[in-house]
Amino acid sequence: MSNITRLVVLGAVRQFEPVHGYFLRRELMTWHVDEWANIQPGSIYNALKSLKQDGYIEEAGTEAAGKRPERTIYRTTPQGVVELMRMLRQTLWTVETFDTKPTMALTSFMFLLSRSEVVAALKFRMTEIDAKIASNGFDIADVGHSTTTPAYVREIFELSSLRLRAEQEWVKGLFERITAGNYVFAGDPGSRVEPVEQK
Amino acid sequence: MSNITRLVVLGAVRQFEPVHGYFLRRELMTWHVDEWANIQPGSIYNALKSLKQDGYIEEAGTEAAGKRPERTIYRTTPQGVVELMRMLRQTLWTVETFDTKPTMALTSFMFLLSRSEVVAALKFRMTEIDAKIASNGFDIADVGHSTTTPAYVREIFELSSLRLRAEQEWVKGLFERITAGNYVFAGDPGSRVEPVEQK
DNA sequence: CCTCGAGTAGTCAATTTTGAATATTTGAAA
DNA sequence: TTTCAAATATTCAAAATTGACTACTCGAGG
Repeated sequence: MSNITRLVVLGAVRQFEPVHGYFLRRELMTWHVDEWANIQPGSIYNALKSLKQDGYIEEAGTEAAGKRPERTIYRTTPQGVVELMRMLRQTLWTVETFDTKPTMALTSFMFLLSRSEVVAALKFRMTEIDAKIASNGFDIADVGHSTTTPAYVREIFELSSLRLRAEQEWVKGLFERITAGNYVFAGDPGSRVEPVEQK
Repeated sequence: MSNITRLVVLGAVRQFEPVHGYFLRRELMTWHVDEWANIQPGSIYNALKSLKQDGYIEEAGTEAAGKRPERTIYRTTPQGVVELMRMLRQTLWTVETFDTKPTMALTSFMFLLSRSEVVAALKFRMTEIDAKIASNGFDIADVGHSTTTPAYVREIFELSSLRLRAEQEWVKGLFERITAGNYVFAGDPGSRVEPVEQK
């Protein structure tokens, strides 16, 4: 499955554990993951099966409320928590030009990391995005000079630039809000989440 | 397969026909469709098979240049052209908040439509995007007042707004360039493409 | 008290996607 | 001349996704 599906489902299990599939399904649907991450209900159950097979989550028995169908309860394993952090970091420290899913997933789960790491990564992202905007500018200039490249390719670069500028503005705003003390991160007083040690 | 894969492959067959799979593969890879549309080489061959099954494209024999492997040549059918125009219009007249693929595909194939239709649709898109930005603004205000919604959900709306603003700016620029006479559309003098009649 | 739509908690077959493998040929360098 | 990496043109098995389907139960309204 796509890494985003894994990340979102594993992150959601972590956030709500012990938790059953149908709860995740409803919760994630209220997050509109079908719109921003292209995750349909069926994919959630599949992700659970696959994460379990990989040993990142495990069954913690089943239960039945009243005479409802049985529900399988899942929780993360220690390896699952490590893997989640790895995926989260990998997303945090990578800037995608076209795909919006990683940034959305990041926003949903960044509080699982420490404030200082998120702040550091956002600084890094600002530099990265600047570089991509600059490289895009040269691409636009090149297309202007080229006699073979179809002219409308310029529009794709143009759109990319504007979109990157938007993300840049957003990262700056988020950076300011976070350094101003907004939101609760792992290890902050009041957080339900302990920061995961780095080796 | 995703509609975007179908749209891009059918559009590419239309643009280059008669054409073989490997040509499309190389051409589309130079368009970086793997990055902006998530289309890997394997998906192109699958799309060709499926489009053929649906009667939107047909085989026009095979050929072998030198002692190279045989290549299957494809071309669109009349139904294929109609279907392509339908998909293209549907994309042109729909604004997606999160998914960037449709707009990218649009940019690649909009010249298959007439200048007047594209201009009309871009006007429509500006209105639509304004509405989405406005609705987003109310969502942000709501999140601020809600006691149950996690605070960081605000960031997702914030990012959406900025991204929509970027797309708005791009649409405006494109609108101006097109009304100023840039680019060649179906039916324009110099176009290789006839406009498709509407019933 | 009966019915009927909505909710519950998934499963499953069909479709799509992925990415590695295949079996060649070509061209360039050593 | 041999050799070897890159290109050619696909195929295919494994994995992922989709969305329709199942087999219930619950609660509200008539």
